[in-house]
Amino acid sequence: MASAKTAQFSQTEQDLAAFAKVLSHPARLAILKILAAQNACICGEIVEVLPLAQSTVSQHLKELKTAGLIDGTIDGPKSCYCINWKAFEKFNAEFNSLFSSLKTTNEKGCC
Amino acid sequence: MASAKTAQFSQTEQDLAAFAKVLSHPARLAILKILAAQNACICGEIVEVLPLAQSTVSQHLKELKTAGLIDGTIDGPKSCYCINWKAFEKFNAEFNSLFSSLKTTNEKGCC
DNA sequence: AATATTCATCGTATTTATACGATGGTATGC
DNA sequence: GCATACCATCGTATAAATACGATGAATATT
Repeated sequence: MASAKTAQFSQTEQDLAAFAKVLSHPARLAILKILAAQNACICGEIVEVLPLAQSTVSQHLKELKTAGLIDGTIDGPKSCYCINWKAFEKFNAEFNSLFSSLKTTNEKGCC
Repeated sequence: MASAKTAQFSQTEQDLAAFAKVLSHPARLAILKILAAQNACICGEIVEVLPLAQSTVSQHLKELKTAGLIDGTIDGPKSCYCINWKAFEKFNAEFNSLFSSLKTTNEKGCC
């Protein structure tokens, strides 16, 4: 049955969990770093750097794109990817909100 | 073969990905909220609130504990869990570091 | 001592994630 | 037109995550 119970949690929790899942693989973190550092963000360049097959990298790119974290534009036979900074800022803010809300709700501690 | 290639990435990327994975399930986010809000953090109380079986909740608690995000102390027949705020702050800082480093490495953008 | 309560662990079923090769589609170059 | 380069998608195999019931260990209660 796996994670069929996911739907029974709040929308905020689901959204944050989904975003965390995108960041939960080192390859996707590496891709984000590459995209942030370079201005030319061709898929082929990422494939050369990462220890993964082209199809696997393409799959990770798709997940990042589905999550809205990156944009992809077709540039002739090549594909150019770049970080969607607007979405990125939104997620960054949501994470900070999570952390700060956890901290503020805690008063005395227990253990 | 799944994620056997994980070991070929940097330690930092692996650590951050592992932490993100802990946060990538709504049940674990909900547990963290409960632990932050309450001072009494008995496993049974969490089970009552969440739409999950006791064994499943215990499993999520174990993962949070393995990640170092929470501490658990045996209190008679009951178990008391609470957030490890020191580890929590560390992870919070690492996330902020990730976000800010991505932002600073980006200069012109491309797309 | 016997029973009940609380929870961790084990075993297992199911879903999801990861990874690759193969294929096909699109545009470029000859 | 034909070959080449680039990349997305498909199909598939394997690993990991999720969830639950059952069991057992430890303490508390009667």
